[in-house]
Amino acid sequence: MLEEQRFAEILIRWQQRAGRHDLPWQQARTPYRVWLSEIMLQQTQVSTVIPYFERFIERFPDVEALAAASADEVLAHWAGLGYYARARNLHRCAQQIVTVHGGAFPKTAATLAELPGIGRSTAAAIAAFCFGEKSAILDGNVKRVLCRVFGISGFPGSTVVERKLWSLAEALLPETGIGTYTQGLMDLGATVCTRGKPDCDHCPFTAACVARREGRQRSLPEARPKRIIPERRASFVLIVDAHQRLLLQRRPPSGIWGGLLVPPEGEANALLEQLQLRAPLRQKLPHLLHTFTHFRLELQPTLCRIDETPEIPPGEFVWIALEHASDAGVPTPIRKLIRRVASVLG
DNA sequence: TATGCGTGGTC
DNA sequence: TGACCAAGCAT
Repeated sequence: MLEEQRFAEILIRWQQRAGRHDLPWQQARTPYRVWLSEIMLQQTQVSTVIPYFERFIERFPDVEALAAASADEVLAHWAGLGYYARARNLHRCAQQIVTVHGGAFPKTAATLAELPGIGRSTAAAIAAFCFGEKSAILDGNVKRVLCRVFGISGFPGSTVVERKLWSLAEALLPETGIGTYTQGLMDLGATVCTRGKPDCDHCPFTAACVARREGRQRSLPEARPKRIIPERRASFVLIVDAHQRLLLQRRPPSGIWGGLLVPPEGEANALLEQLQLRAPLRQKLPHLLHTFTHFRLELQPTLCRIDETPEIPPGEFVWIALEHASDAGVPTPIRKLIRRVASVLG
């Protein structure tokens, strides 16, 4: 069994030699940049995050700018990244840091974890990178590395295994070099100890790794128990007026696509009646299938063209020029839908 | 404590 | 090509 202290020594040396040092958020390791990147990287891969991170920093260069922005604009810059509660919590967190903490991030993991959107692992990452605190992270990369190197069985998302992993992660922490160590854990998981084809020949733990020794790289960490994901259908009504404007509706703050703009959901007749609109030209568009983590959704779009330029009371509904609608903070499948409408209307 | 919450990549 | 999953958190 690999000694706990040796683990950190080996990892830190590897990180200095072979880790990543040129990611955008590594350039100036301010708490703001580290925090923003950590939130974006939750359940999201580096290559996806980079362009979003750059645009965010450009538009909201510091926590004050982010706190002062409207929720709409924050969501619009997030649209496409998914898990939109992260964006709402990000905004709330920025406001709390400005109003409660005077614009400076708290300096301990325990205090950071009290802020919205910052859980145990994210708090530890910020505290380690920015303030040198000896605190353990446990994300998907770390779980995979630990499960393999120490040969830990069971689904790592289960309560029992997760508790074991947290205590192991705590026990492995080094006395010095916590930032390099933490980045090393992430980098090893992301670049060497990958899910599909781990590059064991270039792994610093190749001699000590239990999974490697027993040929279990493919079966560790163990997969989530199978779940049947339900299918749902939803109708969306795409109403376009004489000025080529599309009607969008703000989703309620919680639930799927919370807070984002989406064409009204429901049956076309009922909606047109509710809005007191007449749509002589209607056209069912091809269905669009979208798979979420937890269900599959069949979107059934109906295009309704209206001649009037109606007065819709301001509030949850907005008219947006069709050509700009896909940039207005809409989720990805809706963006596809809007593109399709635009091409139908030529 | 188990479940809801997006999207894009990988095989 | 469908199944699975990636720098998790909130409730």
